[in-house]
This record gives sequence, C-alpha cells and structure tokens, in this order.
Amino acid sequence: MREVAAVAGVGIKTVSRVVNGEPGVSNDLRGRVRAAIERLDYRQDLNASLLRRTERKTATIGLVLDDISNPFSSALGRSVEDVARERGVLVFSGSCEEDPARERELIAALQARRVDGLLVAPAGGAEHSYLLAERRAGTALVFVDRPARFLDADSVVSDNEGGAQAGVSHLADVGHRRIAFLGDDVSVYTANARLTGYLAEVSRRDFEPDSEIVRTGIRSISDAEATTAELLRLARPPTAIFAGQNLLAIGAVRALRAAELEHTVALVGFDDFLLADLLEPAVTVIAQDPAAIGRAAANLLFERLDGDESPSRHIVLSPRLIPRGSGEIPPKRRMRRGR
Amino acid sequence: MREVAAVAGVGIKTVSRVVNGEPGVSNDLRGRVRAAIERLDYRQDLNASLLRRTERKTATIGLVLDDISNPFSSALGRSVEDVARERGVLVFSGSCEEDPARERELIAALQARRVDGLLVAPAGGAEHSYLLAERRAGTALVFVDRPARFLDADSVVSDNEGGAQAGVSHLADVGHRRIAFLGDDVSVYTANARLTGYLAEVSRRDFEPDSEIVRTGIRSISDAEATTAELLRLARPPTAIFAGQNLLAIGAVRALRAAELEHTVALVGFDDFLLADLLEPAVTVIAQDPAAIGRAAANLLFERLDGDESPSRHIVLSPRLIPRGSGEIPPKRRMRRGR
DNA sequence: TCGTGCGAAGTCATCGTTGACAACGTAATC
DNA sequence: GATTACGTTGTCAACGATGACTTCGCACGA
Repeated sequence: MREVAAVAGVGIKTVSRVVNGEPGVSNDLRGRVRAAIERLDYRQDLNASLLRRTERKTATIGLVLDDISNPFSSALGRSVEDVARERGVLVFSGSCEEDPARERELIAALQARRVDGLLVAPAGGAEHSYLLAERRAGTALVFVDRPARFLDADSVVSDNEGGAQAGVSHLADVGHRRIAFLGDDVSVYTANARLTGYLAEVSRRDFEPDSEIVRTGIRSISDAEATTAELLRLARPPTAIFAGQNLLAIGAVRALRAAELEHTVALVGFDDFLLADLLEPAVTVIAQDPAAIGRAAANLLFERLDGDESPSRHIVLSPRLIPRGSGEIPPKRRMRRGR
Repeated sequence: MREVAAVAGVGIKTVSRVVNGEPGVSNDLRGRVRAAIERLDYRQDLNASLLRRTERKTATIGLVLDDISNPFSSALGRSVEDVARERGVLVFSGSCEEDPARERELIAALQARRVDGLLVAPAGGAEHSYLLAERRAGTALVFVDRPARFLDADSVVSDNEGGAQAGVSHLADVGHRRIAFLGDDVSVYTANARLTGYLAEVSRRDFEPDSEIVRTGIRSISDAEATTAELLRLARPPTAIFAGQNLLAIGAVRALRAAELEHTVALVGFDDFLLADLLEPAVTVIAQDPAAIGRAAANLLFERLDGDESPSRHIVLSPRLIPRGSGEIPPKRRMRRGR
C-alpha cells in the first residue's frame, strides 16, 4: 500500500480512500492511484483492514457439518454458500464426523479466525454451553439440522419425529405390523427423534414392541446392509423396514436385493436420495429439503448479524412423504430360508 | 489480551508467550496467565497474530469447484479437508458454476483474505494468466480436475481422454457401431477431453461419424434426459450411449427407462455414482476416484507451501472401467416406435 | 482585505499481536 | 567484590490498514 502511494505520488490515506470507494478524492488522483494499483498488482489485505475497522466483521462464516460429502450435507452447504455469496461472505466448511472433540476443535479454529457467524450441525453427544462465551463476544450462532444442547440458540430443523411417525404410519396403513427400525446412535439428535417418532406410532397402533427389530448405532451403508441381512434372517423377520437416514436406506436396499426380497419386504427411508425413484422397486421416502434448511439457516444467521436481537427462533420444516413403491408393498407371509 | 495481562498481573508479551507455547516463562506466571485466559474467555486473534508474524501464513486454503453439491465435487472436497485438517489448515470452499466471472470474483475474495494456497477446478472458458501475479506473491496454486489455461501450474487430473476412449472401446467390443455421445460444453476441459477420446476411438474403429448423435452443451440431469429422448427418436437411433459425466448418465437412464429401452440400448457413463450398481440394469462406468484426486492435489499444494519449488508437476490418475451390465448389452435391431 | 466555509489531501494513533532488544535479578566465576 | 552469564520479564515498534483530526488552498461574501 505504501508502494502504491509512492508510485501514485499520494499519501497512503488517499490510496485507502480509493480502495474503499470513499468520497473526497479528485478524479485526477483517483486515476493515478488506480493505475498504480494495477501496475503493482496491489490487493487490499482484508485481514489487516478488518483489524482496524470499527465494525469488526470478517465477512466470513463457518459451517460445521457431520460430513460434507454426504449428499444431504452438501446440498445444504451449497445453499448456504449461495446465500452467503449474495452478501459477499465466504464460507469455511468442516466435517466433524459425529465427534464432539473434533467439533470443538473446528469451532475453536473458526473462532480464532474471527468468523462473524457459525452454522453448526452439532455432533451427537456434544454439549454446547461452551459456546455461550463466543456468543457473548458477538458471534452469531444458528444450529442446523439439529438443535443445541444446554444452550438457547436459533435452530432450523426438520420435524424428524413427525416425519418418522408418518413413515411408520404409512407402512401400517398398508398392513404392516412388524416394522423394523434402522437408525444411527441415539446420541445423534435426529436419530433419536426419528426413533421416538417410530416408537410413538408403533405404540399408538398397539403393535407388539420388539427390541429385536429396533437397531440403532448404524452409521454407514455397509453397517445398514449387514444389519438388514441380520434382520431378514430372524425367526420372525420384519415385513417392513423403516430406515432412519439416506445411507441406511441404501444399505437396506442392498441387503434386500441380495436376499431377493426387495419386492417382498417393504421399505421407507428418511431423506430423499438421487435415483431413489429409479430403483426397482422405487424407494418410498420421507423427503427433507436440505437446500431449504440451509437457506433458512443462513438467512436467520444473517438477520442476527444485521442486529436482530429477538428471542431464539426455532424453525421447523415439515418433511414430505413421497410414495414410490417400496413403501406400498403389502405384508406377505413368507417362507424362511431353509424351512 | 491486554485485559488478560492485567488480570494475571503480567506484561502483555508474557501472555503472548504463553499463548504460543514459547519457552522462557516461569511455571508460576504461566499458571496465572492460563487462569486469566480461562476466566476472561480470551481467544487469540489469529488474523492479528498472522499480520505481525514474519512467516505470513493464515493456515487457510481456498477450494474453488464447479459445484460443491455435486457428488464428485463433495467427495473431492472432503478429502481435501481431511488433508488440511492434519495440518491445522481450514478450507474455504466456493462454487463457480462454470462461470469465469464468478471464478475470478471468488478467487479475488480468497486472495483478499490471504489464503496460503488455492485449489481450483477452473470454469470452462476461463483463462488464468491473471493468477500469475498472485503466484508471484507467494500463493501456492494447484489445479484440480482440470488444468490451467495459459498458465504453467501444478495440476491433478484424470486421464479423461483415455477413459472415454476405453469406454467407447468397451461398447465397440460388444458390437456397437453407432454410439452416441453426451457431454457438457466443450469449453469445459473435461468435457472436451472426453469428447476427444470418444472421437479418437470412433475414428480408430472406422465407425461412420455422425454429428447427429454427438451432443454437447448438456449440463443437467434434465438436459441429458431430454437429449437422450431425442436421440432415441431419431430415424437411425444409436444402439449405445456414452455419457460424459455422472449427472448425464443419470439423465440418460431416466430417458431409457421412460422409453423402456434400458435393456436394449447400452450405456456407459463417465464418473461412478452411488447406486449405479443397484439400477436395473446396473450402470457400467468409467470410475474416477475423487477422493484420491483431492488428496493428491492437497498434498501437492502443501508440498509447495513447504517450499518445494521444483517445476510444475502434472499428476494424471487413470480412471477404471467397471462393467456392471448396461455397458455389455449387445446391439439389437429394434423397431422404431410407430413403425 | 479579511474571515469564513468547504473540499481535498495528509498526519498520526491505533486495531491485536509478535520480533527485537533492553532490563532485571540471581547465581556462578574470577 | 566486581564481572559475567543466564533465564525471566517487560518495553517498543511495527505488521497493513483505517478513523479522527489537521492542514492546505481556494472561492466567496462582507
């Protein structure tokens, strides 16, 4: 900057004024400064600039998700990015893999870089009172996909419980009485809520509860595949499966295919996924709208950054049942293998 | 920081030493400083810190991709993040949507924040000589998925041409002579390379070239679906389709299904995608390894940041043909609809 | 002629932090 | 006892930039 000033033959402050488009610079000087900037490839150092500025904003936010390569997360991330871009804000993104320690590390790293706001999908089991201090320090904070624990903060989530209940209800309407549940660890908020919805509907319908067909702690496609295979080998196998997450539904499809039962055992999954409609049978899902969740969360965050100090808001989006075939398979008495 | 120093009753420099784990602080003082930090919820301001430091590193890199919500991109992004995390580096990510202007804007925003390095998948048509200045200024630069234009810089790409050629060759081996090509705009490097591979193989085999069945400028699932439907309605429809990208293969599947030709017309896609193996027929693909590409690019970037000044390196990863069924359908004489 | 007002440009301190260096106290050495 | 050495701690300037303020020149009206 000093160099630019020297080359243009002006004071350093004038360069600052030109760079920031402030008034009070003659056209002559403005031109000379512009030329010097061009010639020297000068780029303003935003970090230094923001250090000095009164309104200490880095025009930067942090996005902490479970795993940005999950289709749900990446769609959400993309919509956050789009909202941020409109405001000239850049997004740091990080995956915490359901590890509370990793979550804290990530958030600390983001804090150290003085992000203006944080969008967080908290890891299962994490506890967020430690964020109180950050918030007092002025960082906006919105929880996304999952609410905070022990901290009163904005959140944007799906109606997981209602969605799961609707899914199970759908299966029950077709005639199923023995519906298995596949879900992630119950320490994960969404997994727990969906399990709750499942149990609520099972009990509302007076189905025989059976812990043997309620499986939690399942995280990956291959976990889900193995567990489903196990379920299918039970003495009294389920006639339908409710999968609590996109990857788990995919794993269930794999296992059903392997057992050639995809047209026999019904399946409803939480989360829509690409190609669900092209499988045979097409997979009935409770679809969330990740882009809408991300957009809503980002908008909320920016409202807070703009100074909205109203009490915490909790936005709940309703997922939508999309019947496609796999959820409409009626229960059939079937022979157990080898009997 | 001043506050911390006051509370601990020490000089500000001592606080700095404690925060940075520098030696030469007595245990007594170190303890008091730690306590004060804890009590005041002090967080070091990395931006200010890095401003002052001699080795001016922000421990931050930028990742510019076409669209981070694309499965290929998000897998790549995730592996970059993992490599970065090991080094305590945070990742800014942004999507440029094949828009060179957006790409420049994004890169300028990243530069203004003084990222240490950039990983860029350049937009089609973009030209990168403007990055010369940045690189002179010390920013490391690695191109990923696509090489730079008019700039000598490291790159990590797949062998697009070879992969496409192998895919077409595979179809030809099954007996196809009339193979359609679906691809993005040829200004996009990968699309162009894959088209080149396609044309090379078509000409090597002395197939009748026919521009009617070579379609470019296709970007989305729905574009691909519409175009495929069009191809199928031709007087002389192709007996096989080569889709130049994951989304395009999916669109082609949709159209084939709609026409009930999925078992009649062969299909090979570039890029693997989730569930490709569960479709009926399962989709034969030329699989890239996005995680490996991301990892390699990130490692290269960090080597450069560590001071490696050797000439530009160009890493080329070979994609792998995965036969699954759709690519092994032999050509059949078929009735045109309504004939 | 002089004071006034105004726009344009520059000076200086400062944001939070660290590098260079000085100052201090204590112990070992001559 | 004076000198040297060393480990601890503090002071100061500076990183690149901007906010508050001052200075300067000029036109204007009394």
